[in-house]
Amino acid sequence: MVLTSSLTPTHTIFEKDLKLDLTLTEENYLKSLYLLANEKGEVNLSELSRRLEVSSPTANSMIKNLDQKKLVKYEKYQPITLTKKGALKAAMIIRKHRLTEMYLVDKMGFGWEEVHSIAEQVEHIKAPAFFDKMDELLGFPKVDPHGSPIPDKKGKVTQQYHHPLSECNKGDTVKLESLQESGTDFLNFLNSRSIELGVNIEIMSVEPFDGSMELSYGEGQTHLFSKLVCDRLLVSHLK
Amino acid sequence: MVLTSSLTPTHTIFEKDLKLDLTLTEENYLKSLYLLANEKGEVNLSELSRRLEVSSPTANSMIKNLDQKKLVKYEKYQPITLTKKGALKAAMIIRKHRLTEMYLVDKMGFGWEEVHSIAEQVEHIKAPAFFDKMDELLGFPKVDPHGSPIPDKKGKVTQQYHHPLSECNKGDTVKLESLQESGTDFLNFLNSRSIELGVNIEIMSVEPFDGSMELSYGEGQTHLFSKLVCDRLLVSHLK
DNA sequence: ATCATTTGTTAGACTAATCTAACTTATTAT
DNA sequence: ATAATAAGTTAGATTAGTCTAACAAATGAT
Repeated sequence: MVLTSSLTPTHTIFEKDLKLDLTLTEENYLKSLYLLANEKGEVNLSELSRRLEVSSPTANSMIKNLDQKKLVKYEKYQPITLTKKGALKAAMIIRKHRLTEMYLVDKMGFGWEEVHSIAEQVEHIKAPAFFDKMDELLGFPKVDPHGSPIPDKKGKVTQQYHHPLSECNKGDTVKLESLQESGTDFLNFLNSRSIELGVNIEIMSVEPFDGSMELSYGEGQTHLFSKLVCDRLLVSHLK
Repeated sequence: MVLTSSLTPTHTIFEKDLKLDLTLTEENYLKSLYLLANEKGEVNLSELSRRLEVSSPTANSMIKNLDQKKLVKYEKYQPITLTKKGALKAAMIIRKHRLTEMYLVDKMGFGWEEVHSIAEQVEHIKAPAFFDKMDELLGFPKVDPHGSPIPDKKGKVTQQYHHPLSECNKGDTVKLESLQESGTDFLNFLNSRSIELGVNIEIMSVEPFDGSMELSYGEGQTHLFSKLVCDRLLVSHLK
């Protein structure tokens, strides 16, 4: 299933909104707000301050600042929401992050577990031509090395709604499309089991007690995976 | 003529010196100090503050800070000098800058006039593996796209002492090795005349009045170049 | 319904990097 | 030698981003 979402379906994107230069810190707040909103729906201050590892007064004052700049909407004790302008800014940062990850893996030979911290820095570079060139050299990819969607230049995201492997049944054959999480430990775990995006997986059995699954993929051996792992593997069904 | 210079001919490089994290601003001060010292020998406060486009009190207080951190040596009213530790830090930043420029030109297809401002941002990224990978993919280049030397991982620079074209004589045939200056305007000027590094140039005549030169290169046409331009073209002699 | 916990706010302080204004020291030119 | 100019310093203010301490509001559990 493929749905398409746009940040500004009926609104014009103004040049100035794209050019407005933000500080590194402001950019990081917008990015976290965007990602948290996608993960959890509503975003409150403590969630944000926890994510960014700053105190709540710090987050509070930054949110007031972003509200003034019309990048977020905030009223005391209410959830924080990005404005269209703020969401666009955030999408562009995430675009740069994910393009960079894809470039590092595809063109420079890095492993998918190595690229996050580099992209975290590269995403703040102000040089549209640099990222446009990556995009072009990569052939305009739609997803990053972890299967997360890359927003286009207008902030539009083509979202793939994939299921967690843990929701599938015995006998199903599925294809690994994306990861719910991309922490280094998880990626190293997947590396150690030779699991990569695109691999076909057959569910040999499901343990009713703890939800762990016996999976067959690649060179035919079967391996047991915990529910915690299967929750984080997003797959499409092969009919 | 090829000379080799080392920052630490008889001293050990300590791990901690390389790891010590500096702010973006501190890095920019060290870089400017390194480059100014190479251009002019002694560096004083006003030169530094002019280069960095900050007021002299600002530069003064930052120099005191860097002195405390043992990255520069400074005493009131005296010229500023980098310590070994400071010079090493600076060399690593310049290494990252020049590797990035080379990568952008050789691997991504940018023109030599486009890469400075991107590299200016990328040089501050903290990810040794990223730059080591560029270095490897480029085949360990010794110079950047403007002919400036790339310091190695120990801060060592292989310097090529080339002559300004303006010091050559009628009848000489020389090879363009490097540029004395890499401003966008100058690079665009060279582009418009199809001059690139490595081109062979024959000096057809020298105008004694203003030092301008008639040069033949490439597809055989001759062009007149001002002394100002010839001062900035660094060449080696083809005997 | 009230008490405990979580969440959010205000006030006030600190650091890094910057500035201007006012002054001092050093250099240069006659 | 001294006056003019350039270079450098000190003092004090400002801004962005952070903190802690203390308090207030909202939420949740019995």
